[in-house]
Amino acid sequence: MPASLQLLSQFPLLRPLPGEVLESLSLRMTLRSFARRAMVMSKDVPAQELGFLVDGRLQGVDFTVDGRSVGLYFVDPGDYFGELSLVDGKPPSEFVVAAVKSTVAFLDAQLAKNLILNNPGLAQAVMSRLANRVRVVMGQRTLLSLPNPFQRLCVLLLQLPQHTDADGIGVDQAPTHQELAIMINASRETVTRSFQVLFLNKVLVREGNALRLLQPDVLKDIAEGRVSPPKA
Amino acid sequence: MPASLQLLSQFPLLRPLPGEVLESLSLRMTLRSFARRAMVMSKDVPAQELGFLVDGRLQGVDFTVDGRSVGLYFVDPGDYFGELSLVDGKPPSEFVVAAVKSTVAFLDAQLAKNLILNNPGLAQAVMSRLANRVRVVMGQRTLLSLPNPFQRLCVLLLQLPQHTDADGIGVDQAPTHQELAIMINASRETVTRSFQVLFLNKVLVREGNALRLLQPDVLKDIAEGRVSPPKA
DNA sequence: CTTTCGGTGTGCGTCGGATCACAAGTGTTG
DNA sequence: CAACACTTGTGATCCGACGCACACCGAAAG
Repeated sequence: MPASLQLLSQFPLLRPLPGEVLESLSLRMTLRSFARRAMVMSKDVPAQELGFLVDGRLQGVDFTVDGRSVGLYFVDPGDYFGELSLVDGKPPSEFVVAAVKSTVAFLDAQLAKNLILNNPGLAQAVMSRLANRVRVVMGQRTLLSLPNPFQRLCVLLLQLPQHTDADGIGVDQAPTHQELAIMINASRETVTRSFQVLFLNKVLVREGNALRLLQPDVLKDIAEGRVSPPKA
Repeated sequence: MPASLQLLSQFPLLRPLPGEVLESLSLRMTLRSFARRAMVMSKDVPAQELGFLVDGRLQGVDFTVDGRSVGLYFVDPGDYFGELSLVDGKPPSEFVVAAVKSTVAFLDAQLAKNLILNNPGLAQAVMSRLANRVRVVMGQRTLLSLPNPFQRLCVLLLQLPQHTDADGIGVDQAPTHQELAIMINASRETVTRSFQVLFLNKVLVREGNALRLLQPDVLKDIAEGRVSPPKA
């Protein structure tokens, strides 16, 4: 089914486009719904479409050799995904699954490609997006090449999405210890024990499902190797 | 000093451009020479230029917290570098140093950006380059999240630049054990010992400065966790 | 309310890899 | 050639992270 015109106008990427172009686009796009946990885009299938998330939440994930999943990034409404394959024609570098029930508008890759390449504004936006992904992944790479699990955890804590407010820095929707463990290439227990040390030193506190960084500077010091991880 | 016209035509990226554009470009570009080990582009300085390597060899490097350098990629003549900063305006994500005495032609970032965005052909090329970098770094990230040093080494060996010929696959200019160790987040000795095991099992052999993969399949099996690393 | 289940906290034994120390190549450079 | 720096190979030691076991807690489900 084609997507409505006003649906498209909610996507920042497409907004700079003139009305008539949007209209022709809306006719060529297809809406599809996905149940929670459903696979939206597979690493194996060279699904050649650019996806726009209308509603819900998606997550880019990959799997380790032993089958555990690694969360890479989230896609929220108004955002798009599948640029990598769009650009180089190769299969996606990761899976995209629906974190909750979601609606996605798909646009044929060839069409999207022409559209982007012939609009400097769009090209700029997509290139920025790609550049940003390089930087994020580089950050993860650097993180993983640190020798000390404790240090890796501190770096990870600093690069999780934060929001600064009244007293300190908060991290909402903190991942579970298990998830953090996978991201920093350590065991779940090591993460738990590292957290204990950080709690003990009043570097951070738990607030239910969220975290509050009381002394972000200490975290930075450990992250950048200026001070060695406290023993207890 | 401005770069000559015929100099520019040796760059695949610029070749699709019409003659008169090339000509105007050549007037705006500046040539600079760098001695071996010299810093061509710093992570700290937001040097806003796109670089084209005319002659020599450059290397993208980063440094760990304890000061050791990590080789990321090479730039060979005809290639360009600095696209990341060009696209998003942020400082480079790594250092670029001259591996040997080199000559580089620089083009002002703003100029380059306009040029690229208004030429679908160029935009496509740059986007492909960015996409490729995402994939390469993702590969390194996956590699580093493997639990076993031996396994990481096998994966790394497989993703080093190879050339297939008569009997098997060869890896020229193999990095030193120390360099490999940094790339897989292990100690130099561990790399040496892992190599011993691989030699013993006739999986690969040394040929001076190069390596020959005798049983790439075994390497793949270990890399993908199908078989556990041989003990001795 | 009880049960179930996913997440967390903690002790403990084990082993793998870091680290140190040193010997033996392999080139480079004067 | 000798002197030097760099790379590779190997043994010995030690510590830290993994893995297992189990207790605890809170939320969701029955």
